[in-house]
Formats: sequence, structure tokens, C-alpha cells
Amino acid sequence: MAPAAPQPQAPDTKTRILDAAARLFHEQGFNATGVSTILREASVNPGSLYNLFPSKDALLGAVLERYTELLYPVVMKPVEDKTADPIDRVFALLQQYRDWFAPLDFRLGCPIGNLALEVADSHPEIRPLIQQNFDGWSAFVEKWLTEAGDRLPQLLDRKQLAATVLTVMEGGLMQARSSRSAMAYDASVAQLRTYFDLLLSQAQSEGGSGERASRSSGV
Amino acid sequence: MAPAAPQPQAPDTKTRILDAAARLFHEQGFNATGVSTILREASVNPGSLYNLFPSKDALLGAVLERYTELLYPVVMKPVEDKTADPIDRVFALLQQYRDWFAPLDFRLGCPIGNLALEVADSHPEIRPLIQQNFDGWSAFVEKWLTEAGDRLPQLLDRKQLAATVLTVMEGGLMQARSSRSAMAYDASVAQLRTYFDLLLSQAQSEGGSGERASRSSGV
DNA sequence: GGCATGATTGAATGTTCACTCAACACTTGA
DNA sequence: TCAAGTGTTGAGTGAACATTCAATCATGCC
Repeated sequence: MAPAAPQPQAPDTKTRILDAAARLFHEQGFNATGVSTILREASVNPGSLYNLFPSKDALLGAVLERYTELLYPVVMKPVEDKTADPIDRVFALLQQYRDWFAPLDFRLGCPIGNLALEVADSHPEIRPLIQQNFDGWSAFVEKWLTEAGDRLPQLLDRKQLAATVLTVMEGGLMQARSSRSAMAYDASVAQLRTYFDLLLSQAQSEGGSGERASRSSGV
Repeated sequence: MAPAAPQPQAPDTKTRILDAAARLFHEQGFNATGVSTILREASVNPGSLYNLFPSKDALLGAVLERYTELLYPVVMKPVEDKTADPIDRVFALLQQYRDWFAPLDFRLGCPIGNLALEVADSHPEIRPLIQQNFDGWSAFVEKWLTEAGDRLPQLLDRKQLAATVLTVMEGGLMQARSSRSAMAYDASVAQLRTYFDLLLSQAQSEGGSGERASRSSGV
């Protein structure tokens, strides 16, 4: 296929639809977004959309598939490029998310999280795609935590902690959106930071080689 | 249908509407719930509903007002009755929430949280009511943490930690709903428990009277 | 040039949406 | 017994909804 590209880029129909749909679902939610609005914003006629996507639900599915594809290049790569230390990467991710939404006064939430609560149990074929997105996020964080090796306590469950990082992001953002303020998000991240500091110092006192957890908590 | 009033009590129109609306908004979301469905479930005609509530949005507002009113008697009082220790109350609350939603395989989320993400930035007059609910939850947890006194580190910000508890609940439940599994919720609660244990033992080592935080983390 | 194929057009479909309102029923106080 | 007030009835409103499809267009291949 010869890419005869006169303009820097003139996105094709499918791309325009996906871009518009993703943006509108994020801004207004799935149910509150009419197909006619997507058509207008994408400059497309209904027949074209329904030639490419059999239904509005299928379009939502395609949007979520694309979120999965974009997870690494858009979300994770910038973090990994900017930050080398695996533990710092966790908090760089949380900071990056803050930087995205703070300028808009937290008017928007996580695009995945919003859809998760809106369509999770009404669209059986969509829920797995949401789960797939969360799993992807969680897997990256878990990878970093594993790379941190013995800087974290031996008995600490990396998967559990990774899930908690995602929890902090989503739960914090939900409150930020409700209050139009960063407070609860920042508070949750700060507490997570303190928790990590305690874990790091606990691991440090675990010392040299294989040693059973001796102090206070079982982890 | 002829049963005039065999039951102990036949709730009045307003109550029937609020009950049905609250249940349907919770199960299906606000936008996905048609007024006609509410009317059917409440056995009410449209004119009656619109005599009591000027619009569907106003009905949503009334539902959220009622959530605020029910926060103590339905959510917090059972926890306080069952559990005396202030720190244990935090985890009793998290457990109670789990017990509510686990039997349904986490098909439903937090009624407030769902609405928070669905209507927070499209309904300016509703958002404050959601925030008011979150503030209420957070205030109770903060009260308990304050009652814990010097069992927690002196410099620990109780308000921040209370916000984090809410974060864990909402973020964990969102993931539970997406995966139809308690895993991420339990993981987040377990990590919070570990964090609390570390904080408790840190406070213990702060010892007798007024003392600056000496160890590792600043909190 | 001719033709097959897939993309695009856009008016029209039937359905569902939130909401209205004139008529009616019931309670209450005089 | 009646008048006033409050709550209820339910068919009906126009608008918006997701979706369809016969017709038209653009493109690649022989």
C-alpha cells in the first residue's frame, strides 16, 4: 500500500470515528453520548459508521481494544523513559495521571474506570475488555515491583501491592472528580508513599540473605 | 390485585418512587434507567412522579440526599455497634462493604461511586451531593482514626488516611466489579491492613510522651 | 473501457425518551 | 353538604434515540 500522504495526515474514516467516540465516551460517558454526536464530530454519515461497526456497543468494544493497544506507548513508555528506578516508576505513573487531569480541574476521570462502572454489568461482552485493560496496568506495576527485588520485603505479595497501586489511582481519581480537587488523590498517593517507605526500610532491616520475616507485621 | 393493606405497611408514593429509583440507578445507572421503568417498579403514574419531583435530575438529587441521611443508620451504626475498637472499625467497614457485594459476585458497585463517575461533570447541581456523601463517609473514618489517639503516629495526617480508606474501598470495588472477583478488593484491604500494622508499631516505638518522629519516614 | 467491490451517502425507520396536562378522586374543615 | 386543596390518572407530546438501506461513488484489476 503506497502511502500517498499529501497532508501531514488525513485520518481515515475508521480512525476519525474511533477518535471521536473515545473522546466523547470519556467526556460524557457511553449512554450519554448519542451516535449522532459521534457522527457529527467525526464528520461521517451513519451508513459509514455502521459499515465499519455493527453497533454502538461494538464501537465501544473497539475503543476499549484500542485503549489496550495504546497502554504501553501512551501510558507506560513515557514513565519508563523518564524514570529508571522501578519504585520511582510507580509514583511517576501516579504523578503522570495527576498531570493529565489536574489542568482540567479533574473534570474527567479515568476513561477505563468510568466505563467500568457504567457498563460493567450491563454489557457482558464489554466487561472482559475492561478487565483486560486493568490487568495490563496492573501487570506493568507488578513487573516494576518485581524488579525492585529485595528492596521490598521478601514476603510481600507483589501482585497484591500492584493491585493496590491501581486502587489508589482509581479511587483517588474518583474522589478528585467528585470534589473538583486534588486533595483526596494527593492524600492517597502520599499515604501510599509512606507505606512504600515503611516497606523499604523494613526490607533493609531484613538484611543480607534469606531470612524469615521477624518484625511486627506478617505482610 | 386486591390486597388493600394486608402487609404491615404500604409505603406512600414518594417512598415507593425513591426506593425504586435508588435501586434502579444502582443496578443500571442513571442514564440507562428510564423514567418509565421507575414508574412501573414503583406502581406509579407519570403525573404523580412529576407532581413530587420536577424532573428526573431532581429525583436523582433526592436519592442522593437520602443516601446522605441513611449513611449513619444503615452504614456506620452497624459497624459501631458490632465493633468497639476504632481501628478495627475501619476494617469492619471494609468488611461490611465486601459482605454486601460479594454475594452478588460484585455485579453492583458502590451506589455513590457509580453515580460519581457517571454524572459528576454533566450535572453541576448533582456533584455537590456526591461530594457531600463522600465527605460524610470520610468524616466517620477520620473520627475513628482520631479516637485511636497515640496508637497512630503523632505526625500522621488522620484526614489523609481517612481519604485513603475511602480510596481503597472505591478503587477496590471498581476492580472487583470489572473482574467479578474479590481479588483486587481483598488485596487492597490486605495492603491497607499491613500499612496500619506498620503505623501502629511505629507509634508504639514513639513511646511515652511528646516526641518528634525519629525513624525513617516522615509520614 | 468495463466491471466488480467496498465505502459512502443521507433520508427515513420505528422505538423509546423525559415530560405534560386536563380531568378526576379523595380528604378535610366549615 | 359543599368548597377547597392535594394528590392521582394515563393518553398524548415532540424530540432524540440507534439503526437501516437503496442509491451513488471511488478504486483496483483485466
